[in-house]
Amino acid sequence: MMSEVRVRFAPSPTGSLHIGGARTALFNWLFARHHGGKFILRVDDTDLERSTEESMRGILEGLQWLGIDWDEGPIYQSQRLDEYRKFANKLLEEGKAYYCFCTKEELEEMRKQAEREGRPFMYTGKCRNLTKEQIENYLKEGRKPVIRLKTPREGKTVVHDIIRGDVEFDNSTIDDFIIMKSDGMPTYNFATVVDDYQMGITHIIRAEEHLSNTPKQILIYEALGVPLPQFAHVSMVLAPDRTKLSKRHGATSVQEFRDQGYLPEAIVNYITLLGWAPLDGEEIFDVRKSIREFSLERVSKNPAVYDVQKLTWINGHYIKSYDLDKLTQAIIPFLQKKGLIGENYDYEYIKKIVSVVREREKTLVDIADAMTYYFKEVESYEEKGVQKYFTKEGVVDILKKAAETLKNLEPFNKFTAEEAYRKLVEELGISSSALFHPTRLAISGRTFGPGLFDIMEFLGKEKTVARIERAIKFIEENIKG
RNA sequence: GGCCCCGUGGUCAAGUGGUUAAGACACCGCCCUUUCACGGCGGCAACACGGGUUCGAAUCCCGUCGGGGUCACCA
Repeated sequence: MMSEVRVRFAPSPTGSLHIGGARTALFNWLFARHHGGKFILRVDDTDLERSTEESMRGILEGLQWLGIDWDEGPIYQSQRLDEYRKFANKLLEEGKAYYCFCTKEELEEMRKQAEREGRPFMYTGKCRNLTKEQIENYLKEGRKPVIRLKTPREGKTVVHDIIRGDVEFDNSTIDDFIIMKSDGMPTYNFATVVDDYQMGITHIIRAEEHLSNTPKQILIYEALGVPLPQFAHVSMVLAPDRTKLSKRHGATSVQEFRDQGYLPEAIVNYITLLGWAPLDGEEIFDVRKSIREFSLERVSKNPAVYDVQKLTWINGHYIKSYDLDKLTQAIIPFLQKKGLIGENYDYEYIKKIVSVVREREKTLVDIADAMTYYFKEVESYEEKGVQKYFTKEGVVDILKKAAETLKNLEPFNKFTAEEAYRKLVEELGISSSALFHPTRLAISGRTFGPGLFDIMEFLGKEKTVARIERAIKFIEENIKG
């Protein structure tokens, strides 16, 4: 019989939520949901120097935006200092940990010494056997000690990892590491263990970079005499240059992707695929399927290099199938940012345009960009198109006829416009391309986009005709001959 | 450098001793179309290398090489 699954995501608020972190959160969440367990959010903010309020807000926002909700928390480590002290004191009393008064300078000296001898630095255990008097004296001097764990010098510590199998570490490579800093704060390893224990965490699912910390944590569990959780170390998400994600890799945070017009469902879909795949090999699937099928055993061991192109492709799928109102609402801020609309706007009009533009775009930014000419006059014509269509013999005459035809069209909509255009092509004895392409360039400034008659209908007769006439003028003035 | 993890096409990724080694993105070609995108069809392209074990290895073992992670009073 297995007790309730309890997992946690424990970011430290020192930066943004990048896609690697988001994936770790997601895998924890999927695991919890799959097993009907609890997903708990904890904030590892014991690093006073680097933790910021802003970073924390960003991370919580990012999770919410992705739809990763938590059942308990957020729990802040900085508010649980008494607990860590309590456990540290217990260890002290039991002789499993000890005060260390070595200064940073002394430590630095040991480090240098180690370097000179060409061996890795390990704390020598200098303060391991201080007498009561010595400790009293140091304390009286006002020296602020750290607390170190007495670790075994021999034997092995093995991590039973669900994803990686058994991983062994020689205890001789683990020194008496610090569990409480001199400022009274716990170190990461210690706080993590105390919290995970008290929160009843059953499975620790986290990034592989923590694997080498795990033996230390196991030693703490053992010293505390509390049961071990299960471990699962997920491989890292790497940047395209195969190194750890950082700012220099361009967009890596969830917020940046949001600002670039990616949908949360698409991001979730994509990062699920980074290290995991459903049984049927499908690429596009919703989170309900992931929950249904998710298992740690199927998480792959090798690091995943993320690929924006595939994310973009997936995003395109979601954009095409998204609820139209939801999509329209999502696009409005992007239109506003581009200055195409203000506080007041014609929602229905925007929605109509979105419904056709979304077919061919892959991000919200692309959609907003593709909507430009519905809100602004055409300011320039795509150079490639000008060369191809505006320099053609007879193009001015064709456009003149087109303008005339359209001007007299009543009623004016995409059906009547198309009918009129088809007829005109026949009358003129030209190919439809000879009429359609220059028209498109004239009314949109571009060589690509939605169906020509959709554009016309959205623009309305006035604008359509005016733009064609303007293009005629442009050709006469700039091309000539 | 020590320790640890990983190694299937450019990328993600099926595959767990016997397969013509899936699929997807990207790329190339063709079709559809007023354009672009979508879609359809086709193509390019991989088991890092070397030894074993085995009738038989992408799959198991060892070594080499390569990549990554970690070695703090950061998390």
